[in-house]
Amino acid sequence: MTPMKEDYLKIIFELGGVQKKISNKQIALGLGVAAGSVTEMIAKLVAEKLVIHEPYAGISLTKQGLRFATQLVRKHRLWESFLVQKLNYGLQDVHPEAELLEHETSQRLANALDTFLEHPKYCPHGGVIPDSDGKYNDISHLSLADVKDDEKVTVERFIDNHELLVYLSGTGLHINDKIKGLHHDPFEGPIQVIRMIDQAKIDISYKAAHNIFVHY
Amino acid sequence: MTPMKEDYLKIIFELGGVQKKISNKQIALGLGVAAGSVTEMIAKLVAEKLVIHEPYAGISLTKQGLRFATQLVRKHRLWESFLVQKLNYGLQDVHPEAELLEHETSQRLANALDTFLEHPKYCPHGGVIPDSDGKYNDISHLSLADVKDDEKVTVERFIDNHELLVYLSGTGLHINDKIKGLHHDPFEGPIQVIRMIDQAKIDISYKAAHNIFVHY
DNA sequence: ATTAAGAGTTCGGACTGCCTAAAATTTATT
DNA sequence: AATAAATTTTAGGCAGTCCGAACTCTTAAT
Repeated sequence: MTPMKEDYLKIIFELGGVQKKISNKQIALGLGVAAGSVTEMIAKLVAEKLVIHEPYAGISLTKQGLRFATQLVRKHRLWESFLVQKLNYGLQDVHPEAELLEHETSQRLANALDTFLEHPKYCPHGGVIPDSDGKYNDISHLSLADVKDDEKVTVERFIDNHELLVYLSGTGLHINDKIKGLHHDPFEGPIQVIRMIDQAKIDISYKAAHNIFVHY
Repeated sequence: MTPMKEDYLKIIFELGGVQKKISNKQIALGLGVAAGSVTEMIAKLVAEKLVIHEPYAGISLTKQGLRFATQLVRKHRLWESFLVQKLNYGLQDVHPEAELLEHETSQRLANALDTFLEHPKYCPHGGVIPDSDGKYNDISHLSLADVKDDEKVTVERFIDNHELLVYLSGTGLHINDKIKGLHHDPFEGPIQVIRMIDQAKIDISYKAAHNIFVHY
């Protein structure tokens, strides 16, 4: 296993490669490599029985590939939790560090970190941390953009994207805030919400709202 | 900079490449690579002005190469400290984990870790942790093997070697123990010492004694 | 001083993972 | 259904780092 192979498995997982077949292009875009490189690497992962590849149709994870991928997600999110909780990193700064550390993290280290952090369930931007067996409860996929006016919801998760997190740290919206939809501006304009606890009105851009997940 | 280049710089440093010229063979042995690979990599490091190479004579670090090397040692030892202090690793288990993590550790992360650990001066086996400017006070090179009978010394540092540390954890000898030399068996036999605090008699093998450093 | 051993260097070859360009296949449009 | 567009695969190359073998240089021993 190499860091790049791990990255391929992880992105296939993140693109939904557990059920769906993922396209070559999605992977190439996600990793920033050429399409030819993807085909080549996928062939290696097929040989290791980590993915299934139907030429021209798509790629998906085997059970074994899924195991690797969830462990990687676990390591990534444990490191993010560590960086925020213990080293006082800002939400928006943890991703690149975790991206590197996850590849050099043994099972033992992951478990020790998990214990040290007292078995966190969620990473700092709300993603579920799989347990050491790779189990995890999937989460809502209700985006803030789909919340109707006057509905009350709780902020659950942000997509782990630097620009988004920087933007959100400006708005003051946080994970676990209870909010109420107030108003959708037309033409992909901002969405206004009100935070229940302090009645603060917060504007969220249309695009950001699609990357914020909530639950009732 | 790649992990392997970093490993080359670090081992040159550890073999004493700040003053002395280090031989190709020492590096090859230390890293477990072929002699030819060393010559080749050294040529690259020369091109980057990180080492000086006099063909057939030896290799030493430039000022720049030394900076890289000390930062690497700093990261390595900070991780070792973290693993022992926070994650309850045993002394003998930290080296391989730190070996991997050090290469994926940004300056910022090293500093955050240093703060979190409250600026430790020494790593778990007694090595000095260089500060963020790469400064560090060099340590004694008086090995336990050279201590005369009846001299009282303090255990300062163990060489960071798995087998040695496993062996030592069996003997019960620890960093900062104050001990007195008792008896040198002839023919490279064990060295007996007595721990002042509890008068425990401890036998240390001849070879191990050469890898334990003490000060008065 | 010569020679043999040891150490260092050079060279050709391998492997990984990337790229670009060309060819093949699928999908979409007319 | 035919063609155009998009996607995927194939093929040939490049860079990094490794190896082993052959050659060169230094050192130690005769």
